[in-house]
Amino acid sequence: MNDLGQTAVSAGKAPRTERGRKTVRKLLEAAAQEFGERGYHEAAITGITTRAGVALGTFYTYFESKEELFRALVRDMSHATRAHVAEAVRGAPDRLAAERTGLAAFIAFTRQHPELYRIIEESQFVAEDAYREHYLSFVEGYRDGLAAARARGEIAEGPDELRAWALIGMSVFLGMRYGLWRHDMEPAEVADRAIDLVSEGLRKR
Amino acid sequence: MNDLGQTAVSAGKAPRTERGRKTVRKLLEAAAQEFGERGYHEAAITGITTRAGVALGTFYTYFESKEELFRALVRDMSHATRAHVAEAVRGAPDRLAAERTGLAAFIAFTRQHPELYRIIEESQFVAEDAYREHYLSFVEGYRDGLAAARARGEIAEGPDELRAWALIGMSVFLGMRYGLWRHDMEPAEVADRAIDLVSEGLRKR
DNA sequence: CGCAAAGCTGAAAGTCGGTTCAAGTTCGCG
DNA sequence: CGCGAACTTGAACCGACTTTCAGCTTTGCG
Repeated sequence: MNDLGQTAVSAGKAPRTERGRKTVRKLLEAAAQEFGERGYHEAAITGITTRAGVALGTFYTYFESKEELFRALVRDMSHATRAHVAEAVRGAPDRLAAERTGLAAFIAFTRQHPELYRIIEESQFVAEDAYREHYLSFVEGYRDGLAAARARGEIAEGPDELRAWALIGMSVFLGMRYGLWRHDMEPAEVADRAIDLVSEGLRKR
Repeated sequence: MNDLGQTAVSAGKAPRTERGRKTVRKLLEAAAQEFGERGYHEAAITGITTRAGVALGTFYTYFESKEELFRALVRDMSHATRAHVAEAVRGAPDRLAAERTGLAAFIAFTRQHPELYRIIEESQFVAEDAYREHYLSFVEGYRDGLAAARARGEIAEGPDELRAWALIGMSVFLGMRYGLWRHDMEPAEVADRAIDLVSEGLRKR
């Protein structure tokens, strides 16, 4: 959450001074809060500028519009989420271990950053292309990971991309239920049980 | 989609004549279209009344507000979705067969009624309680079905509710990808492959 | 029929919040 | 310093959309 801002500012509106960069950072953080708490439509530019401690007009020095800012935020948060999971997975001994730590990290992340989860999901109805972009990127990486593991003989044969969608859907809903709605089970335990389902299967043996 | 309207009309505003009931039905169908195509915030009451072929004021004869109507629609559609899947699953020989036909039915349903999918998902950001209600009901039924199958020895031991969330999440995302976004695989085939993952597991044997 | 209740109409009120802009302030370089 | 560029300010504009309401039409029952 410290790297907001690379992709964020509209072309031709980037700040030139340190003061400007600081203001942009304040605006982005305020916007993440405002959008996360109130949702896109309830969120008001004045709410953002008030939180940031700047005047209304300052917003338009750096952003074209409310929607453009929102899109920038979605991009940043998509990146942050994927980076966080990738970091957690790094160094896992095998694919099933990676699934487990990745899922635990994802659930813990939504717990710590609920506003992030909300902004990404709401983008489905505000900036659908950004939403698709997010999941297409996620699936791409996931699919490649599965394909590699399959090639190494770590997991059973099967359709990589469809599996990726299935596993991501599972993760998102477990994140919502156990990360956002109720904290009645630890992320690691949720991940253990879910990955047990996915690795061993429902069929009785 | 023919049973819109039971829960839909606000207390004290129910129509008393046949003419009134017909108008309510027209409004509900128009609203499902308008909300489905444009989303809650873009949707306009005038859009709904125009589609329904009635005057603006007529809307307020039967509904308190835009949001009340939306909630009613979510309730109806939640019910319709669950009823459709339950119907498809009825008579399945065992749990894994039920999983398969249920998932195929769900994906086919989102394909045929994309507006329904959208309205339910958008309710997360417009009427969160209705959204939770929807998935809590879904999980409840699912969990009980899994518990019964487990008791009958049809599937392996495991946590019913968490499994229900995982499987529903999977279904929703597969519905989005293969029912809404691209129709490059038949619902039955998607279901076959996904249920194969879930029943056999990722682990190599 | 006749007449009360139910239903319908659409102009207008009221509100709200995104966006603009002209004027003022601060910054940083020569 | 001094001056132009960068930055900040907030009142005002603006369009859009929900909701209201007083008057008119239709319905259905005795």
